[in-house]
Amino acid sequence: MVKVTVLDKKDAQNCPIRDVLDRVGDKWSILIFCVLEDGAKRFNEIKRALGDITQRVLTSTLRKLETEGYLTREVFPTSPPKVIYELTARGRALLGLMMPVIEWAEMTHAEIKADRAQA
Amino acid sequence: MVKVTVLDKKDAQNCPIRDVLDRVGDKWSILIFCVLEDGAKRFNEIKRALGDITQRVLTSTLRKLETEGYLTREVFPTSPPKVIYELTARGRALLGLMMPVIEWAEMTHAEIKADRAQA
DNA sequence: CAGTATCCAAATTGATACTG
DNA sequence: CAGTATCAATTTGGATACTG
Repeated sequence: MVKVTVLDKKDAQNCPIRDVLDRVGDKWSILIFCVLEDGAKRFNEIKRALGDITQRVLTSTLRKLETEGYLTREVFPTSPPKVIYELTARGRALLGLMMPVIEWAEMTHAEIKADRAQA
Repeated sequence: MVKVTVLDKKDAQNCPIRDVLDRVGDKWSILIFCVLEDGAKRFNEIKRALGDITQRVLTSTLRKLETEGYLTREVFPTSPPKVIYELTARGRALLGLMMPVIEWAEMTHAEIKADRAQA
């Protein structure tokens, strides 16, 4: 029984649900978590796995997730450059909690599409 | 180990994660789920609980959630009109799965804010 | 009370070209 | 390879006024 605390515009950062979930509720974050599930990956590996994300958007999403402490970014100053991204304990914790939701989405997907068609 | 299926633009609806989660990943949906957690509520009750949402946005979000089968809308043709919204089994299922995530967000909130400050 | 109707601002995402 | 820099389009959300 979670209390939906404070929801005034000025206080959005004081509502944990808004402050935490809004930042991983964009179009790509959870997908990136899934891609990194089984270990660190390079920038272009992630990009290819996602298929249609642009470089600009991937870069800024990764930076945001790094700032929030969900993943680390390690640069190897070689030529050509190499950068790897890896989930932190916090990132793995959140992904672990999201996993049942993701699995439920996969299960319920067909049913939901059917409902939409009706309306 | 969830497979991040198909991520081409045209096929976004074939990726359950995108197709299901994107639609409850907006600014208000999960919050509305929380408000309706302990039973049906009227339009303005929900509005007051959320504090700063506008009528237009609340209406359209509720309509979307209804179309997706997460809640029902029941109209009482009285004067003044009365409309109540209530979570469906599907809505309760999703909220149940999101609950651990929400609780984790509440727990981790302070820590995350601290990390942000560093960066 | 529970909406619609307009209009508008801001945030998000995308396309494309360029670089150390 | 892993980005930046611009520019443009789209989407989302908000302000305000009006109505059965």
